[in-house]
Amino acid sequence: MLMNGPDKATVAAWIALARAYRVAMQKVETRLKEAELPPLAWYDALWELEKVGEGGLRPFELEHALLFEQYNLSRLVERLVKAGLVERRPCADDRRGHVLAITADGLAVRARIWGVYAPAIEAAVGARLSRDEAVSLARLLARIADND
Amino acid sequence: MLMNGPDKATVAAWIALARAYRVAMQKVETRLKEAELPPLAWYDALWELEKVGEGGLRPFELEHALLFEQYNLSRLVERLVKAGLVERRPCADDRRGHVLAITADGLAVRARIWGVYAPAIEAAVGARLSRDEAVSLARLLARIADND
DNA sequence: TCAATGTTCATGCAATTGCATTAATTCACA
DNA sequence: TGTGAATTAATGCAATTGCATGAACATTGA
Repeated sequence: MLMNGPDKATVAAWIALARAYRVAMQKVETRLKEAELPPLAWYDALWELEKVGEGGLRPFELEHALLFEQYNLSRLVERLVKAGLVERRPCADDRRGHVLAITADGLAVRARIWGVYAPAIEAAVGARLSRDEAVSLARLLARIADND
Repeated sequence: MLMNGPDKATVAAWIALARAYRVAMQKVETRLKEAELPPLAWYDALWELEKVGEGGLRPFELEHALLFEQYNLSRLVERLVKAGLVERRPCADDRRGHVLAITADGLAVRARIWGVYAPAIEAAVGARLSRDEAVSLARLLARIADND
């Protein structure tokens, strides 16, 4: 099967994607570190669990939501549980797994992180694009992230 | 100093950026691994050195070009040198540092990686966007990566 | 000149990630 | 039903990354 190479615009978009991600992510992570807050992965997991509420999520559901490798998710959860931000409940339907739910401490930490995260996003992205541009960027990026 | 939070479009763009990066990067890295090729960072370093030619680059220049942390670059170079893809030359002007140059083996490996990398970029990005969309995406992303 | 400061690069150690494998179930279906 | 395949989650070990620091040299300016 013959694979054609990408044209210049495609390569430029690829490179720009990698650079923009690194630059923006680094700015945001730096701010979190300055505030002595946990890394973004913690936020993402806590937020997913907060959104889903009392019912909680199975580890594999969180894994898919966050696009994490299985072993990374397993260890992230381990840390969150040890920190008291997430609790593991036995799972009635499937005794292999468990259900993860955010704790009161987890809710508090999630909110505290957002206090730093939100202005960091505004500085890294919001301040650089008009509202229409942000919408348009999100739409184009979604095409790349969509599974066909 | 009061920091206003981002609007919905900005947050959506931020989330889309992270997801698109992960999805696309994971596809590409997976292809490289399947072909038993080194990780992308090796390619990036080799390509920078190939572009600059015989003159080579100082480690700190490569660091800035690749947006790498200093210690990560130091260790990447260590691996590339050990693999015989890059050579360290003493630096006349500044005896603290050295000059890095790509070797013949390095050129060959860079080209071999491109053989897999190029179609992977096409699949992850090119096939999902029109030419105009790719141009437009690159332009928007550049605004995020620009240092002001 | 030479002391203080800055730059360039490496490295020890801890934390995280990647890879391969394992254990414990559940599921599909002969 | 019972057996082989698939799913869910954890973990040992190696590789990589992050952080703090150090060593070597360069630069500045009194």
